[in-house]
Amino acid sequence: MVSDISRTPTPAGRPRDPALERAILAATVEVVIESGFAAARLEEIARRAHTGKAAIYRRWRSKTELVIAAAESLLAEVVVPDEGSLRQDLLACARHYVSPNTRTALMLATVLAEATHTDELRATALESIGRPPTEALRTVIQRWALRGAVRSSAPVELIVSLIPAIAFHRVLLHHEGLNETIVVSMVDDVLMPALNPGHQ
Amino acid sequence: MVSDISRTPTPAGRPRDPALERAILAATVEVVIESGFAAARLEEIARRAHTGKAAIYRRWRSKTELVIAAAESLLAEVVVPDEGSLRQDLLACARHYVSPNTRTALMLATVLAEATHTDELRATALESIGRPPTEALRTVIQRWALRGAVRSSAPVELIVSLIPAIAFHRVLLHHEGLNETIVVSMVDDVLMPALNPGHQ
Amino acid sequence: MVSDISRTPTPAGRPRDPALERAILAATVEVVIESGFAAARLEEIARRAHTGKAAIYRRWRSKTELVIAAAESLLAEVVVPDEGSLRQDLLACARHYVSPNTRTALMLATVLAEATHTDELRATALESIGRPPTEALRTVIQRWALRGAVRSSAPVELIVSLIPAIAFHRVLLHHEGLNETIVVSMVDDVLMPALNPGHQ
Amino acid sequence: MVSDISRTPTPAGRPRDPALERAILAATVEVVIESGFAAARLEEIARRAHTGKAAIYRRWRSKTELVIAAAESLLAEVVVPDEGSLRQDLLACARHYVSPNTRTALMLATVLAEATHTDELRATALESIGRPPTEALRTVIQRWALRGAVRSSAPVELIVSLIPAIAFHRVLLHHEGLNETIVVSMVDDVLMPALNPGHQ
DNA sequence: CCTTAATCGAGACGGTACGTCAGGTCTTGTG
DNA sequence: CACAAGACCTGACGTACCGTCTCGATTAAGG
Repeated sequence: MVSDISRTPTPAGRPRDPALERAILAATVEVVIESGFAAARLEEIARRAHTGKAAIYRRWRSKTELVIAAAESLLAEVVVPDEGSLRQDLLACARHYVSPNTRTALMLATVLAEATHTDELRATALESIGRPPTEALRTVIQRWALRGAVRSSAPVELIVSLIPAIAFHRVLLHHEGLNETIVVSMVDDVLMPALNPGHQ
Repeated sequence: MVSDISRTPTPAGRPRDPALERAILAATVEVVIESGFAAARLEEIARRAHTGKAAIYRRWRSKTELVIAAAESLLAEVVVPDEGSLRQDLLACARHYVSPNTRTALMLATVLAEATHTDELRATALESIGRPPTEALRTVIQRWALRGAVRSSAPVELIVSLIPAIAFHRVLLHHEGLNETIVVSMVDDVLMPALNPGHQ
Repeated sequence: MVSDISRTPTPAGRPRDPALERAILAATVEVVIESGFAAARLEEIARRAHTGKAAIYRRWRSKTELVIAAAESLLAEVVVPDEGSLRQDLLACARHYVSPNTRTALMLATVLAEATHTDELRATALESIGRPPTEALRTVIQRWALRGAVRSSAPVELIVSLIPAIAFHRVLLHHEGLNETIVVSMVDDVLMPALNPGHQ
Repeated sequence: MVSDISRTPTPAGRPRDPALERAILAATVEVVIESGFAAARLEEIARRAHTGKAAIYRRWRSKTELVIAAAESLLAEVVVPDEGSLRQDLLACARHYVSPNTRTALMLATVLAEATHTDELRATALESIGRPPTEALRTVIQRWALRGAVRSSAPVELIVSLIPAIAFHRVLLHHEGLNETIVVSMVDDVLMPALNPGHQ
């Protein structure tokens, strides 16, 4: 008798098209960035993904969940940098918010705003969108604290939230993501002094 | 003959009920905070204000404009503090964002998020909601810079945006406004070191 | 104090447009005759009535009820004839089924077929569409029975149903309503012999 | 060499399951009678036949054609009776419409109603469902006309359509097929007097 | 025995209509 | 004129179903 290693014995019926999933998410990002959450039309998303509404609702339960999933799909893999100095590591983390084309930040801000009033979705959005890059910052700071580069009384949690806060703030109010100038200024003029005032 | 200098000579017909205006704005704040922008229903707002949709549209041209007006109605008068020290003035400005009950911040965040995709409204919202408290901070810092309490190379614009950024960030992600602890920590651990690293 | 005779004290709000009701019913008749029940589209009906679906659903709870109402609107007032002879009265009754333009009969047949499987609607349709003209025939025959022109053993109920049966049969199978030739033949060759075989 | 006269030389691949065809038709009859044409769901039919939609569409091109095929499958073989008297033959023909359980008549009426608005299908349905039993009646009457039992001026076509007309009428309006009492009354009180008024 | 080709059940697919609902406008009667 | 009520049109929502397509598995027939 052969060893049966199949855990999931192939579900019956035609399998879902994985390319379709990607096409829908890509179309969602496009349309939401163009129009915002409320004005984004599912028919338009479906049209651009060359599919129908049914295929969308087979995968996500509502427009809101679809948009959150689309935002998640934009998130780059977060890596904890280790570049030799606290400053270099902070710069690396902050550059995560320098969106390739502002699109990502705008999308994320839209999602966060929409999710604000649906607790369940807000938790999801927070977990998948908000947490990871914050976690990298926190890890970096704690690592350098052990190495003595951070004063012990520094309010790490508050400092960790400064970068994402500035990023979302700029996107919501000015439709601009962070740029290299701001990143450097944030690190050199705000984060470093806050973490270790002595070494300005 | 009495002197009648009024340029707009009392329009004919029944005058508008001024109490109704306030009732509508109050109902709008309630409903938007409960449900968010998209899920807020004009019928529900009208119902709670004991009026009809027509009375609303006689005053504002769209749901979006109504909501922005409701947000503006929440804003406290911004005063530029002058309390004797840079630190005291910064604390006073930051306390503007300690919402009486978080409601204000949540309302403002909702409006900003909604306005994100309507350029005209975004400008209005930015001007009436975002600018004034920022202006107070900017004024305070510039005043103390003249008095030598701020290093000349400090990135004032960036620092000025830190407080509102943190405030909106907390509201969007955690549904919490600033509190006294955070305000103090922001001023003492972030703003003061950034403005004048030598005197922590 | 004035006498208050108003039973229904004018409902609040804008009253429904009675012309719209007629326009919707007329459009429904048109579309159903062209396309049949299943292929009739509410959007198309709304378009031809220069209105929207909401105005339709405000008046009727479903497509089926709308179509039945449209069929009822086609029914001519049924009058019981009294023309001096049994034969003349039968002819007059039968001519009720000579549809002005076949449209009526086709519409009625469509409705009956659709209503067949919804008991509640079938009862309604039967009552409003099927009963009245049958009742006229029954009245006529009973009146002439009292005058001795009908043999006592004639199966009145069966004979009464022959005319509508033939009418619906022709419409369903041949898309034709009754015509004068058939009406005369039915009366002279079928009904009269069945009612009173002696007098050919 | 064996003589192979089969024009269709056994198609390659797995042959169709003949039992499945019957199961699908039976399920179709069930569901259509329960729900009517419009509300009959192909998924439900497939489920009751323990198969899938594909197996249905491999055999019939549309729901309408399937339902017509199901109706045809209900039709009893029509035989032209020859029982020794006009009356006996008419009774035999009429009894074709005494459905075993009303189901057949209801099914046929549903099909005819549905086919009403699809000319091609109406022709098919008319040919396969409506024609045969009518043909038997026509044959019987013509045979007895030659034997002198039918007056020459009798409107044979009209009389021939009376039985099916009554049958469909009763089914559409009352959900009842013909019964023995009605059959006898139709023959004795309507058909016989119409065909030969002298001999009631 | 193994390839071939069509079947089978299951279910995803694109499309389209359903019936609902909300935004913003218009129309009543009343004050 | 303002006001409350509610009908109006428009258009998106999320659901359901038709008819097609695709999957893995099954089932003869032919080499």
